[in-house]
Amino acid sequence: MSLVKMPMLPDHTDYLFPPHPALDEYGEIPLDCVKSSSRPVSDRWATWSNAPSLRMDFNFDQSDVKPEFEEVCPVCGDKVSGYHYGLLTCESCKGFFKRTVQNKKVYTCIENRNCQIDKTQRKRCPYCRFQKCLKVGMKLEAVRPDRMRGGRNKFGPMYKRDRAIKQQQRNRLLSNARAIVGPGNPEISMAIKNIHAAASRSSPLYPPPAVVIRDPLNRTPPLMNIPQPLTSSTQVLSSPLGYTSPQMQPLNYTTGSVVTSTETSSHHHVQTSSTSPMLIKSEPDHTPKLLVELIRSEPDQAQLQAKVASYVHSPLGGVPNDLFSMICKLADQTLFAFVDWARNSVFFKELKVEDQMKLLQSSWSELLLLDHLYRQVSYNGEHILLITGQTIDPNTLPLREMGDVVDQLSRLTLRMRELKLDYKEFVCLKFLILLNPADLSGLQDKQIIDNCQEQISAALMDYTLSAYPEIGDKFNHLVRLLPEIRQICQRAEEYLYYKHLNGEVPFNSLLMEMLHSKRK
DNA sequence: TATCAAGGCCAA
DNA sequence: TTGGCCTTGATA
Repeated sequence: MSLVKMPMLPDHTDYLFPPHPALDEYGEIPLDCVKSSSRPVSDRWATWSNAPSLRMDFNFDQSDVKPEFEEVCPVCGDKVSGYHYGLLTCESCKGFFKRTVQNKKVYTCIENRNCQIDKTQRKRCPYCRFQKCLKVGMKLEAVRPDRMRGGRNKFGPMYKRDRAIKQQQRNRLLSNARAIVGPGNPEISMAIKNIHAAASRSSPLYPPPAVVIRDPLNRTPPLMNIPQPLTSSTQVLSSPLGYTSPQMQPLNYTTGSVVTSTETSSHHHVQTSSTSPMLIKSEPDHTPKLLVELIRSEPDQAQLQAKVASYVHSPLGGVPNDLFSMICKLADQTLFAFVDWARNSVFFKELKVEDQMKLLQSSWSELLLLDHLYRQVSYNGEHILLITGQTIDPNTLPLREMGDVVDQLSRLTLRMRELKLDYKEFVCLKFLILLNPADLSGLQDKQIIDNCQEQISAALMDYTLSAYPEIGDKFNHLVRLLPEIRQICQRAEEYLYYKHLNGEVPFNSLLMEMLHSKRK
């Protein structure tokens, strides 16, 4: 929120509106500035946004290539109406910017000058809105001092170049996408199938898994030999444990409770005690059959770890130039694995493809976060354990820019530990997040999904009551974690989107597709 | 002459 | 004050 003052200002407003430094000697914006300041959204998203109900239908018919006006305003996310004051913005932000500059308005933020600006909240803090206008690259010089109407200004050539750049990017992404999934297939399921096919062919999306070597002590899960320690130009990751391969620790998706299986499937890892060798026990009586089914759908954590780690380390994964980029890459690869998991999961695989996509688009970030949190619960160390098995110092996380999110995450992890969240409960929560029809309109199998939710909730309740009678009302405590996870994810997505608008997020990723799919 | 990015207008 | 729609006029 902000207070708005409108004092009469002297005409030397440079301290308020400093000249924009981006103009070159020809009065145009150099290409590199165009790239950094006026690239509002992924062109691939613009390409796919024409899909009737799905954002990821992988239908790359050339007719789907939409003009850049399908993009969203980099200030507030509203629909773009054209180039205004240097870049594509919505009509509302255009008017706001014009009024602010023309009338030399001075705003004050009564918060911390970091108010969130989106379509619904853009009116709340004009100070932060104007700052964001400047930050994304709106040009003060494009507001005419003489208020002359009509005509073109000196930015005309810049707009033209920007259009050309966007068209180039669109064409390149189009051909990349075609290379991945093939042309003209409108079915999501086919697209995902193709992704798996690409994976099995060791495509860049899914490189060959890392070499797996057995632990001589026969511990489980297997240790993985990763070619390079996971580092970035700014961060070096460390392992807190004294294994022979300090960069990689086996993921241990369990807490103290026993996770069991009735079969020797590799679908999940088996945890017995901290020292015992792999041991498969029969199902204890208090595990509902439904829960056993859910656990059967779980991915093999060792393979998942190997896939993600090997991609990040492989040349195909590129060299992340900072910790943030690396985390994005990890999230991106984990997302691929989650799509794989979901498609083969009980309940979910029976749903219509359109519903599957809606559910995944709605839940992807919460699934990532729950996975992350449970890893921290299991790890129980001072550092943060990544999916690759490596650890990082939480103080080095770029999330610090998101205010108290790190604290929120720590508190949530602590609560989960106090609640003794175990593997089975974690799996239930994953399904409750995935099969959550809340806020989703147009689901074809909503009744089925509702029913799944009820069944899973009932199974979780049964399990917590019988396995943890000493923890009163554990079920409700666990379910109450979900809105908190969702709230953190909303903030994280906003932050990611902001970074994306600044060109700091790797382009052309599933992560970005998921992010964009939620914003319309 | 069509385009489109400026400024203007005005109901909410 | 906002934001959608209208008018203007230089440029391609």
